[in-house]
Amino acid sequence: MSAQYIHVSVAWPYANGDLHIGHLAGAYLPADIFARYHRLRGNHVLMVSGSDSHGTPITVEADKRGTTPLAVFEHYHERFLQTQRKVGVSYDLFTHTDTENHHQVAQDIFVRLLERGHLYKEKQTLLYSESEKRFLPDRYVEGTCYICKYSYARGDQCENCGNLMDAIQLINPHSRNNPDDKLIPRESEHYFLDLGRFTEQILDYLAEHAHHWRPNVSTFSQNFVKEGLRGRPITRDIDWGVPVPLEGWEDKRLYVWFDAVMGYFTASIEWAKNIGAPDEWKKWWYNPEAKIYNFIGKDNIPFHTIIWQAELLGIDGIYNEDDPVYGDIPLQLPYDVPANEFMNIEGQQFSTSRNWAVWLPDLLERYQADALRFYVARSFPERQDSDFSWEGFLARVNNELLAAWGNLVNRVLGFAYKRFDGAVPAPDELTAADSDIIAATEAGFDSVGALLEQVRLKEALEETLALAREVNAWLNEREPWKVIKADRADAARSVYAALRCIDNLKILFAPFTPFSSQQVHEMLGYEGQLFGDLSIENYSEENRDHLALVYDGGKAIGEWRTSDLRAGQALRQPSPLFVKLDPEIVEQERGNLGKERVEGEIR
RNA sequence: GCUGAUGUAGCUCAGCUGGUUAGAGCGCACGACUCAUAAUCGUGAGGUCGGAAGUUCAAGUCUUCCCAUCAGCACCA
Repeated sequence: MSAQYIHVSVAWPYANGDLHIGHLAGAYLPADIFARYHRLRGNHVLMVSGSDSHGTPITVEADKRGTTPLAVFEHYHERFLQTQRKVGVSYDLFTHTDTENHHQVAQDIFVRLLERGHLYKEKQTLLYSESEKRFLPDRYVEGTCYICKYSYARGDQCENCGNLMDAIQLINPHSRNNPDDKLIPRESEHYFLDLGRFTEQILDYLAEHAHHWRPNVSTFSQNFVKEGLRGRPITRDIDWGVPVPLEGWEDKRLYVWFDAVMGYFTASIEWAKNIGAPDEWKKWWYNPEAKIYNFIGKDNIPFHTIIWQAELLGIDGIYNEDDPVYGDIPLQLPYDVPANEFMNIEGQQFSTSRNWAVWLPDLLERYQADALRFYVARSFPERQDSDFSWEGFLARVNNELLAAWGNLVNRVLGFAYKRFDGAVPAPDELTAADSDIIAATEAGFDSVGALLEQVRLKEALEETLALAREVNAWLNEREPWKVIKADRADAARSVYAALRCIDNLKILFAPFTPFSSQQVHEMLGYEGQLFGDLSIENYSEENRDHLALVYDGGKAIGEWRTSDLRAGQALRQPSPLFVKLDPEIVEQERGNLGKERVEGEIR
C-alpha cells in the first residue's frame, strides 16, 4: 500500500491558563499516539494545532491580572510550547491564532462566505455590562422572571417555572457574578453564518460516516442537526480578535469560535509556508485520498462535526481555483472526529476556580513523561468519562508499565549483557517455543496496528501490554538463567528470542511511550532515533514574529515492522527504563488538590 | 423540563447483530522461581450484570417504567 496522507487536527487550547491533564487525555495524547503510529507506518502525517489567542476568557484573565490580552496569551503560549515539547506531543506545527497568516486566511474565509451568500446581517439586542465592558452571554445573566416573578431566573431559562426566555425579557437583569452590575440592553448589528442552508449536505455527510464514527459522536451530531440548524453570529463587539474585513466594521471582531475552528486549515497553510512549499497543504485538504482526523473533547463536538463542515462546504475551492493539480477537487471534510469524554480527577469534575486540577507543567517536573503518557492512555475516556486518581497512577505505573514492560527489558537486557559479553547472542537454531513467542509479538503489528487505525487506542495499549506479559510468561518457562548453567547454547536461543521480542515490543509501545522506546532502541545497540525532533522555532512574518512548536521527522528511522535483530550486535549497558513511584506520592499529590496554586507574574 | 449517554467482580474497564458454567488487568490469598527496580510466573477466592416489570425456548445484550451520574439544549467555546 502506498503512503497515505493523514491530517491530525487537534483542538486549540485557550491561552488563558496552563495545560492540565484534561487537555492531554481529551485530545493531545490521543492525537499524538495516532500521529506517531502513522509516521512509523511511513504515512505522510500533518499534525497541527495552536493556542487560541482570542476570546473572552483571555480578556477576562488579562483584566484580572492587570495586563493585556496579548501579554496573557503570549505568556501561556510559550508555556504550552515547553510543556508539550516535554511530554512529546509531536505537532508538525503548533502555532497560534494571532499570526498574520491566521488573520489573513480567516478574513479571506469570511469574505468568501459573504460573497457566496452564506452570511446574513441581523440586529440583536444584547445585555451590555458597563463594568466588564462586554456583552454578557445569557447564562451569565440573572434577573426576575417576567412570567412567574422568580427573582433568580437565568438569562436562558427560569428554573422556577421552567420557561425558556431571552435575557432581555428579564426584569432587572444583572450579572450573576456581580449583582450590583447593572446591565443595559444595547442593539448591535452582526453577521451570522447561515447554517440552515447546509442541513441536507451535513446530514448526508454524517450518514456517510456514521458506521465508523464513535456512536456518541455520531448520534449526538445527528440529533443536533435534526433539532434544526439556526444561524450563528460570527462577529462581536470587542476589540481583541481578528478584525472584520469590511468598511464600517472597524470596532468589531470575528467571533472567537468562528476563527478558532478554522485554525486547522490556517495552520496547515502556515506550515506549508514555513517549510518553503506554499502549496504543500493541499496534499491533505484537496486530496480525496487523504484522511483528516479531528481530535477533540466532547464539549466541542458540534463545532467539529457540523459547524466546521458548514464553513468548509461554504468556502470550497478557496485558494485553489487555478491549481493545475487540485483545481477540480472539493475541499476535504474531516474523515473522523474521535472525540473523547472527560477525565475527572479523584472522582470530581475538573475545576480551575477550585484548583481541582492536575497541571501538566507541575507534573512533568516530578514524573517521567512516559509514565504520565502511559497512565493517561490506559485511562482514556474513549467511551465514557474516566477518572484520574493518584492511586491509579501509582498502581498502573508501578504494577503495569514498570513491572510488565520495564522489568522485561531490564531482566533480559541485563542478563544478556552480563552473561553474553554485552552482545546479542548467536543462536544455532531456535526451539519451537522460541519461534512461537517471536511470532506472537510479530502478530502484534497487525492486531495493535488495526486497533490504532480505528483510533481504539486504549485497546491497542492493552493488547501491547498483554504481549509483554506473554513474553514474561514464556521466559519463566524457558528459564535461561537456570539453563545457562548446563546448556549455554540453549540459553543463547531463548535470550536471542527474548531480545527479538523486546525489539518488536519497542515499536509497538513507541506511539504510547516514545521516550522509553528510544532508550530500548539504544540499549539494544542500534543507532539513530525512532522519531524526529521537537523544537521551538521562531517564525517571522511581515510585522512581527511568533514562536511555534515544530516536529522535524528528518532523522526518524523508526518503522512499524518486525525486528531483524542481528546476532552479535553490541548491546549498550542497560539501565532501568522507569522510575518506581513511592506510595507516598498519593497522599502528597492529593494534598495539592484544591489548594491555591501560585502562578508567576506575567510581565 | 427536553434530548443523548453511562451504571457489569474491592478498583479500572471489555462484553458486536440476544444463546454453553459473565471476561481482562490491578488488588487480595496461596504456591513456584531468583535473570530482574521484592519485579516475574502459576493457581485460586471474588460479580446474577443500578432497581422493577415485560418480550422470548433463551437477556448483561431487546421493550417500558423508576433511581443515580454525566453531557447538550444554540450568542461559553
